[in-house]
Amino acid sequence: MTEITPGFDFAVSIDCVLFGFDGSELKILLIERNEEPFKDWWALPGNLVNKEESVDQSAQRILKELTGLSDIYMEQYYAFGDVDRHPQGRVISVAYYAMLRLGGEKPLKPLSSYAKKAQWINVADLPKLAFDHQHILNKGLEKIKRRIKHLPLAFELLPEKFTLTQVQSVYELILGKKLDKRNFRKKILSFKVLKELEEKQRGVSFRAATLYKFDKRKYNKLFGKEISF
Amino acid sequence: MTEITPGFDFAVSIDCVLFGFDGSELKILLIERNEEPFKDWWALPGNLVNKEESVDQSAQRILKELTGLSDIYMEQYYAFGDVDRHPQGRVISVAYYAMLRLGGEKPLKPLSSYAKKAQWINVADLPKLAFDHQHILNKGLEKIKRRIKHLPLAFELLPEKFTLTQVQSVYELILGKKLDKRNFRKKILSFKVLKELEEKQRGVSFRAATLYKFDKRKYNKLFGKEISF
DNA sequence: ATATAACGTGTATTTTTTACACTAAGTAAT
DNA sequence: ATTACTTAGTGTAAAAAATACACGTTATAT
Repeated sequence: MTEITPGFDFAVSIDCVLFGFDGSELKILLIERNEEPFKDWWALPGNLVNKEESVDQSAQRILKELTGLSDIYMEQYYAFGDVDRHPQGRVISVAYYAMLRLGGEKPLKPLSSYAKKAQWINVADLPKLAFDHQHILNKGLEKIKRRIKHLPLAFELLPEKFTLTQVQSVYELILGKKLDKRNFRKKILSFKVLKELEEKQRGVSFRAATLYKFDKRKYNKLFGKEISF
Repeated sequence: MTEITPGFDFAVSIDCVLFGFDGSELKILLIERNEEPFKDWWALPGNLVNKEESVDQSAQRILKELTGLSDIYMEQYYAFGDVDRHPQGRVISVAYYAMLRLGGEKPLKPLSSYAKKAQWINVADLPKLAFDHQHILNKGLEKIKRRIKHLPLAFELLPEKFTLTQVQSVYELILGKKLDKRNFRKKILSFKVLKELEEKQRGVSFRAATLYKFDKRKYNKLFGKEISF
């Protein structure tokens, strides 16, 4: 039993894994680093926690500084703490994820010089990532796979008004497999958290699909949907 | 946007939430602290991570030092990082949980003077805990509730040979509700991870129940059992 | 007008979940 | 040995959920 007295000599960082869906592709938000180590590499948006903020607050601040995004609800999912995960010292990283709808609206503008730019990158076509970020991302993907099987949570990824086919696409992309259209619709509608709108899709070639909205009130009443005993 | 450059001035700690089942009660492993702050209080086994060990390794070491237990597989479940959670500085705590069978065999002997003693305490009868340990524990309980609904994992809590009634007790204690005996048995046996033994219970008043064993091979083939689409 | 491509729908079968109550077997006391 | 006691162990029917599967409809583009 080694008896080294440990001190206050760690750093704690946040890494954010943001999944985005643009209507057809599943993407991840990455930044291009502007600082050593791993200058010019792609990385998850992340930085060190300050002393006077909680890790939750820190996650919000860091995401904003590096990407310009604010008020994104992120959920913590794991702390990465291998000894050599950071080349410049002992840094424990707490990882958060969120799922987002993507539209033209949101400009990605790093407010800090720490990132050269922020960009949504197709999950199917990722570059090599800095640090252990590929590992962090993989664990995040596992997390959301499990998550969308529990509660129909992929709505966070969808635009305000969406078609059932889009919902199915999101599920298929995350789960990595094809689903049966009729059964999928039956199931999704059975949760009773979708409101069918009068409106139809616009600006598409071929037949336009009915649009739906997500009913938050009813949604919040759901919870659990777990194995029964 | 405050621009304070953060340094390596955090500490990282581990807290272990060990659930134990002694055949009839659900218990938690606590220590009585021998150091300030919270000297003489009950607390979860926990301490600071050393610089030359990973957080996973640290969890193993700390558990051993404070309770004498080793080679317990623990799973990380959350990092607690509020600013004021530790009165003596900025300490982020990474929490781990495990589920254990309890028998006379294991002596609880703190190897470090940090703990006066370690003791299994009934979950239904907990003392006030140091720091934010009640909160950490609550979150751990939620975790294992979800967990045993997914995979029949409560076997970690049971002795090598056990009766179906014992399995049901564990589930009832963790879930906090009564279950139907026939349906419970049907379900548990349907997982096909139990081997019925020739042997019967011994040393009980009244009719002895058949003993079962957990079949690890078959168990490892299970995984997921999630909502289907 | 026609071709195109995605939309939208129903049923039968199987599997899973739920609700529900009595007999069997072993122990302890008399 | 009889009896009283306590826990073990078992089945079925009804309801709900999951699965497998194919074609007519409709808006758009040419």
